[in-house]
Amino acid sequence: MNNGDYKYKALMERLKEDILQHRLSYGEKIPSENELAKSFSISRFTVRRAIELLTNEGWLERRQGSGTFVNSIKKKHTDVVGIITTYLDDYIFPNIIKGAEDVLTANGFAISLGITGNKIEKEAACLRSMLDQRVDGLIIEGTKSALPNDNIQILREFELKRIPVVFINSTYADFSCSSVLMDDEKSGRIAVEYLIKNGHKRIGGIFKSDDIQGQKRYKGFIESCHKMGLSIDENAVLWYTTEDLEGIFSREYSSLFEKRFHACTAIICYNDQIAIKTLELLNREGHRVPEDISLIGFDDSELCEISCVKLTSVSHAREIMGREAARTLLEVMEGKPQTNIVLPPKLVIRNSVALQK
Amino acid sequence: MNNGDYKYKALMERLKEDILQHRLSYGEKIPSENELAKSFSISRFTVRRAIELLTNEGWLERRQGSGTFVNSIKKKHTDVVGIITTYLDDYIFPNIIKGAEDVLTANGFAISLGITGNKIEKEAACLRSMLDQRVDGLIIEGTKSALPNDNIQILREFELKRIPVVFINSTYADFSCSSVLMDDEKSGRIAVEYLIKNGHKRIGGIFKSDDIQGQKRYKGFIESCHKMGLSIDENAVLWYTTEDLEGIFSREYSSLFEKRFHACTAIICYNDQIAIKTLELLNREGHRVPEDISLIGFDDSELCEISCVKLTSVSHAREIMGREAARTLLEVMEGKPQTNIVLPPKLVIRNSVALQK
DNA sequence: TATGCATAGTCGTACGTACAAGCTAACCAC
DNA sequence: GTGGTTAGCTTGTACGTACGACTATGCATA
Repeated sequence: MNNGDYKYKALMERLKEDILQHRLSYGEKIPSENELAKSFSISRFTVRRAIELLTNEGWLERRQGSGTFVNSIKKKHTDVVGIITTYLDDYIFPNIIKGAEDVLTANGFAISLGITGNKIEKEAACLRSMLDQRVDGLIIEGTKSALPNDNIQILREFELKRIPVVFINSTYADFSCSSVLMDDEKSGRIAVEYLIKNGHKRIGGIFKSDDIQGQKRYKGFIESCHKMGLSIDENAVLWYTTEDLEGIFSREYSSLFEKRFHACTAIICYNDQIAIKTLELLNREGHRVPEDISLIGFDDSELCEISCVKLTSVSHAREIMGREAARTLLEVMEGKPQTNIVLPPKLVIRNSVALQK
Repeated sequence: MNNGDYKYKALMERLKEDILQHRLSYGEKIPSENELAKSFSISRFTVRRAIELLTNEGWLERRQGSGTFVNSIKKKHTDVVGIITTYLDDYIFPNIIKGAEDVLTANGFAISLGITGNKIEKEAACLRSMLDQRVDGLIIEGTKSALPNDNIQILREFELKRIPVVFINSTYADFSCSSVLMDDEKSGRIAVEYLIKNGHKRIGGIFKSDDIQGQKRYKGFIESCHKMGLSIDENAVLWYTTEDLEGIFSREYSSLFEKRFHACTAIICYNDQIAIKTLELLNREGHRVPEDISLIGFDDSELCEISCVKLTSVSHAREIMGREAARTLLEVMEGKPQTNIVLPPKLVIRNSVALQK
C-alpha cells in the first residue's frame, strides 16, 4: 500500500468499475465479504468498509442473511427532476412548466425549479444546485443560446454522471442531447408568407440576437422573403439582446424606431411581448395598427388578447412542449436513445395585420 | 445489551439528545473517541461507528488531527426550500411563486416545487416528497383548507424534524405555524361596501366552501351587509367546491343560476375566475354586465383585463405575498419566532359595477 | 404432499490491537 | 520576540477474532 491509495478505496473503485463495465449486473449478488477478503488478501473489516461506503452511495444493497447485491438503478434515484427555465411568472413559461409538471408528477417525480432570468451566471448556479441535489434528470431552457456558453462545462458533468438532459426551445451548439423545439424557421416563414399574402412588400423585423430562436425566426424570415422575391432592407431589421429590452422602447429611442421602420408596412416581432411593446410605441407616436402598419408576433401568448388590437401570432406548443420534454426525459432515463422532437407552429390570425393595397 | 438496542445506537441517541438539548452546542468539540469509549465502557470501534453515522446524517463533523465537532446548522442544510401550491400555470400563482423564488434564490436556496391541484392525496404525496428531499423549509398553500385534513399528520413530521413551515393564503385550523395571508374578511367587506355605495341592495354571492378564503370572504360579505342594514337572501348565496367548478357553469345549470340570482342587482364572486365564468354565463343568457347586473371579483388577476367588460376586483398581494412568505421562512429558519402576516387588500375599480338607481 | 426444524452461510455488532496521518501547542534555539 | 521543531493529541486505516441476527435451503417428520 503506497501513500494515499488505501485498500478500501481500491476495492471500492474495483467494484464500481465492475458494475459500470457490466461485469456485475444489476440485481446480481456479489461475492460474500469473506470471499472478497480472501481473494483480495485484505481483512473482512476492510471489505465491509468499502461495501458500506458503496451502499451509502447507492451502488450496492446489503441484505442480512442473504448477501450483498448490485442495486437496480431505480434505487439510486432521488426521484427529483430539475427544470430550469429563463422565466417563470409570465408569458408562456407557466404553461411549459405545468405541462412538464403534469407528466413528471404522474410518474412519481418531484420537481426542482431553477430560474435563470436569462443570465449566464444564474444558469451556472442553477446547474450546480441541480448537481448538488442529485436530480435524476434535467429539463432546461438554455440561456442566451446563441452565444458561446461556458456552462457547457457543467453540463458535461451531467453527462459524466449519466444524468439525462433535455433541452427545450433551443439547444447549445456544442452540446448534444435530447431536445424538444419549435420549428422556429418555419414560424418565421409562416409569418412572412402571411404578410406577403396580405400584400405587404416592405417588411421590417425585430429579432433577438442572443437567442437561437431569434436567429432561426430571422432565418425563416429572410428565406421566405427571398423565395417570394422580396429584397430585405437590412436597415429595417433591428437586433436586440436581453439587456437592450427596456432601452429600445423608451421615449429617447422612438426616433430611431421611426428612422428604421418608416418605409415598412409591416413588422415581424420576435415574440408577442416585443409586438405589444412595439404596438404601444407606435400608438404613442400616432401610428395606427393595423391601418398604418401591420404587426405579427410569435408564441400566441395571452398577451395577444390583452391589448385593444388583438395580435396575430405564430403559435407555440407551450403545455405540449412541457409534456413532450418530460416524456422524452423519462424515456431517456429508462435507457432509450436521445431523441430530438420538433413541434410544428401554426398561424393564429387576429386583428393586427391589415390587407395592404 | 438487550435485544435490538445496540450500543452504537444508544450512543448515537445520547449524542443527538445532547445536541438537541444544547448540552453540546454548535461548533463545540465533543470528547475524543477514546474518552467516549472509556466513559461509556465501550470500544473505540463502537464509538467510531456511532460518530460515523451521525456524521453522515449531518450532526457532526470530524477533523483528523483535531477532533469531532458539532456541526453548525448550516452544514446540515440541503439548501433546498419546498414550495407547494394548488396550481401553477394560471391565475395569480405564477406571481406568488416568482416572488418567493426571487427572495429564496437571492439567499442561495434552490426550490423544489409541488402542485396539488387542490387534491388532498396529491398534497400528501408532495409533503412526503419534500420530507424525502430533506428540504430546509416549506412554503405551502393549503389544499381544501376549510375541510379537516389528514395531512396534518405529515406536517407534524416537519415539526418534529424542525423544518420550518410557512402557510400562504390560508392556514389549517389544527396546525399552528407562520403564515402570510390576505385579509380576506376585509376583502369581502370592501367588495360589499363598494356595491352598496353604488346603490345595490340585493347582492348575491358565489363562494367556495372547501376553502378558508371562501369562508372568510363570505364572512366579510355578511358582516358588511348586516352593518349596512341589508338583509341577506340565502337563496342568492351559491356555494361550490373544487369538484363542482365545471358543473355549475354548464348549460344545464343556467336555469338554476337564473333562479338563484334573478332578484339580484349584483353578484360577489369568490375570485376572478368565477367572475369571468359568471360573466360568460350571463352574456350567454342575454344579460348585460354591468347594465343589468354588476359583478365584482377577487384577486385582481390578469383575467380582469381580458374580457370585454373589465372586471372590478379586490386585489391580492401576489408577488408580495410570495416575497413575504419567503422572507418569513428565512427568518424562522434562522431561529426567529413564528410570525403571522396579514396583507391588506385594495379595491381595483374597472367597469363591471354600475351605479344602481 | 405438506409442514416444521436444523443448519450452513450471509451480513451485523463488538471487542482488542497497531500504526499512519493530520493538527496543535508547547518548547527550544536563535 | 520570532520561527522552526517536536511531542502528544486527534482521527483514519487495517488487522484478527468472536458471536449475534437473519435467510434460504434441504432434510426429516407427520
